[in-house]
Amino acid sequence: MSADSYNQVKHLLAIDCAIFGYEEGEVKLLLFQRGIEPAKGEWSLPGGWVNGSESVEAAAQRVLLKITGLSNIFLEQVHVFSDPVRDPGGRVVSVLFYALIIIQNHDKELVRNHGAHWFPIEKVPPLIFDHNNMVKMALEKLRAKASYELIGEQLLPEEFTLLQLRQLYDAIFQRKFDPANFRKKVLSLNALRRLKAKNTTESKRGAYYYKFKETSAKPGERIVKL
Amino acid sequence: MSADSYNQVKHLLAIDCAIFGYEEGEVKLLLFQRGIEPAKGEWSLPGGWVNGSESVEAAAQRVLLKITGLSNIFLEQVHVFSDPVRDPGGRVVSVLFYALIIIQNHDKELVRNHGAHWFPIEKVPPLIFDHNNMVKMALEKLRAKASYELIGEQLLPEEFTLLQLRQLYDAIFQRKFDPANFRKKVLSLNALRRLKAKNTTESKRGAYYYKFKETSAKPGERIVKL
DNA sequence: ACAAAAGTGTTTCGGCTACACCCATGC
DNA sequence: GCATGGGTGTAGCCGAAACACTTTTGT
Repeated sequence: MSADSYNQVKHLLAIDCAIFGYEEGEVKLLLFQRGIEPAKGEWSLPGGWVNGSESVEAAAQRVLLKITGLSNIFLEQVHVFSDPVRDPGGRVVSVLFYALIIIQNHDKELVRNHGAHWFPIEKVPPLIFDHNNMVKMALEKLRAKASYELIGEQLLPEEFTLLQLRQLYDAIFQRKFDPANFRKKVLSLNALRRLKAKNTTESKRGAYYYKFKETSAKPGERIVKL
Repeated sequence: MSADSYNQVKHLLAIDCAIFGYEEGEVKLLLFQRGIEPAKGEWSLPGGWVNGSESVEAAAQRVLLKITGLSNIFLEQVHVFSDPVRDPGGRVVSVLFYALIIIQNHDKELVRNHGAHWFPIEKVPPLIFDHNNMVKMALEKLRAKASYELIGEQLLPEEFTLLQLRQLYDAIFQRKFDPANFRKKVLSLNALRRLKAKNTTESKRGAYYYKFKETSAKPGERIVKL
């Protein structure tokens, strides 16, 4: 920052959220039917304006709470979109976030009332403006994160089996991981605690439940080569 | 984006640039003495306001041109800083970029006239506001990039020896790379073209000059484990 | 009995690391 | 002749990948 003064052109500032959830073996994205002109009624990422006295992160959390009923959601910045003509309705600079939610925990009623819908990431419809590009970048970011550290704490129920975790990774990367190798790799990270209980609904023999250790800080640990 | 209309609170929007150069075996950062209140005269990252009809990237390029005399500089977004009280002078949202320049090419006179100075990255002084944190994040981004692909095209002279490239990496990661292994790894990437000419100023025997191939698109190729 | 997932073990392969070693040349 | 960087070769280690194999239990 450096200029003559603080008396400068001001900008409309928005945030958009790529909200990912995991359900039925698929990574899903929450999309909205846009409520305002232009492009009213078309599919878009949920978003909102940034208020005068909140950070972009706070704005994103506010929007997330309004839509999903959940607070304290995991989110990370992805990119700023600022092409002067990206929005036909006017000059709007938008900060894109991706968010991870445990789909089972969210308020489905609320989502429905907002006219929103969960789409599997392989079946994202055409979106307004540059939102398809946003989804692409958000997915890349998600994959990059998942390849550097074990994710799932923000996507799976608190207790889960290694099968479920592996299928999550299968869904994120759209490939099949070797069950034996995935197990060994994941356990070697020492990030999970095995529970006493077993899940017998998904296999005859039964698989132990695991949960994430309440980990203060784990170093970057590579899971997958991209 | 979704709300009642486009009649919303507007924001001061700025960009800040962490400009990296490489000289005398050191990665250096270009810092400014801030020209406006508050904190006038203190060290800061160069930056500027975003105009009404330009993208944040265009604003960054404009600032870079003004300061270094160079256009078409390599830059990438790092992060958005939007804490409402990050700038005591008012509510300013800032998009941080890092930029790489070939320090030998830039207009030293211009830099001097702006009261700017190159600091080795290990000797960055206390900066205004959240700028020290910005430098930290920009450096992390630079290292992440350098570990995924071979950089140097934007930091070294057009023709360079493998010694110079290795010393650049030494400087970026603040460690010593094994000369033999570095050479083999770099050459295996197939991104450099060996020239006829040799450099005999830095070694007795003389080392071949290399230059980057005019590569359309190289896939992400890991150089260094972080 | 068989299918299907759980869980363990083994072999192979490739890349990274750490060196040893020769080359060329200015001092 | 010796120090310095240039450049090549190689042995060892480690992790990823591929896959064989045993266990358990519902059907």
